[in-house]
Amino acid sequence: MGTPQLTKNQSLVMGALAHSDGPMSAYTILDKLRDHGFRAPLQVYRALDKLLEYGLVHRLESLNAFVACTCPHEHEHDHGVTAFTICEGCGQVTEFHDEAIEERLSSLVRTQNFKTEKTTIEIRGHCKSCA
Amino acid sequence: MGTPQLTKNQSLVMGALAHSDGPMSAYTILDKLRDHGFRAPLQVYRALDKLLEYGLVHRLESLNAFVACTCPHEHEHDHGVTAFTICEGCGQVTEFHDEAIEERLSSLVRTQNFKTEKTTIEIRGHCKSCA
DNA sequence: TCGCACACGTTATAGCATAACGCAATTGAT
DNA sequence: ATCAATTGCGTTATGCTATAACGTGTGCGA
Repeated sequence: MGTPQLTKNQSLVMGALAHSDGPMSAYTILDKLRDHGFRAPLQVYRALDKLLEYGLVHRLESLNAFVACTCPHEHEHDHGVTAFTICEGCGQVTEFHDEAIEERLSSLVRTQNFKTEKTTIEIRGHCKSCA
Repeated sequence: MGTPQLTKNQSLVMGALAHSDGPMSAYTILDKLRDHGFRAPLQVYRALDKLLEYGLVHRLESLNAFVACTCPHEHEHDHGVTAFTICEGCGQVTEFHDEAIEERLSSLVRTQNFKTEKTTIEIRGHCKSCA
């Protein structure tokens, strides 16, 4: 259940995200990859779906955009919750993980008898430089 | 700095959300309000902007949808972080607040010298009945 | 070699959100 | 009272985000 070999399209999308400074929308990725033969949104979305499934990419719900995962070693075992700070000034996104939050959330949710499938934590604000 | 009197459009949108079982998209709200004279998305979005500002409504980023706030007394003093469980089965959304998470997040973010403006916590999964 | 799973390509369409214009009503300072 | 600023409103048009539905090709195990 490791990460399979990426297809050509998946590699291209992954590369675009990995070399980007910040998050990119699917359509921005599409534009970057037109020279490589991309012509339609679905080519991007299909690749993104797989990359998300493999844990190589995260979706930022509050931006409708995508970032490469910055925790390259964790792709094997699906680890817990991923959280992000997102700077409204420079667009910088920082990924972080915290066991305490994870446990607290899991405990709160358990009291509802709720079964978690995916947790989104996104903090919008301004980074040190943009304050 | 309390909540001002709502305008007609704001009241209509608020009413639609308050009487709804679950979250609604802006376009769904629009359809519900056509009989009351609504004709264009902007009428809904403008009302929603104000309702969000007043804290009467929350936006669910992972659904592109909106819900009425279920903590009617807290609208005065802008309180901390709001979190949601969202059932993929029945669509039920439950709002909750937790100081521990709030403090933990605030502490983590402080180590980045990041200034928080808005925090999104959304937990997708299945509720007790839909498990 | 048949059937299945999967990636791919294309066209069309659906769903979410805002830009830009102008008008009307309200408020508040001069 | 009047002018300016603000706010809400309505309309048209447009842009951004995401998926449906169709067909093609390829690899691989039964």
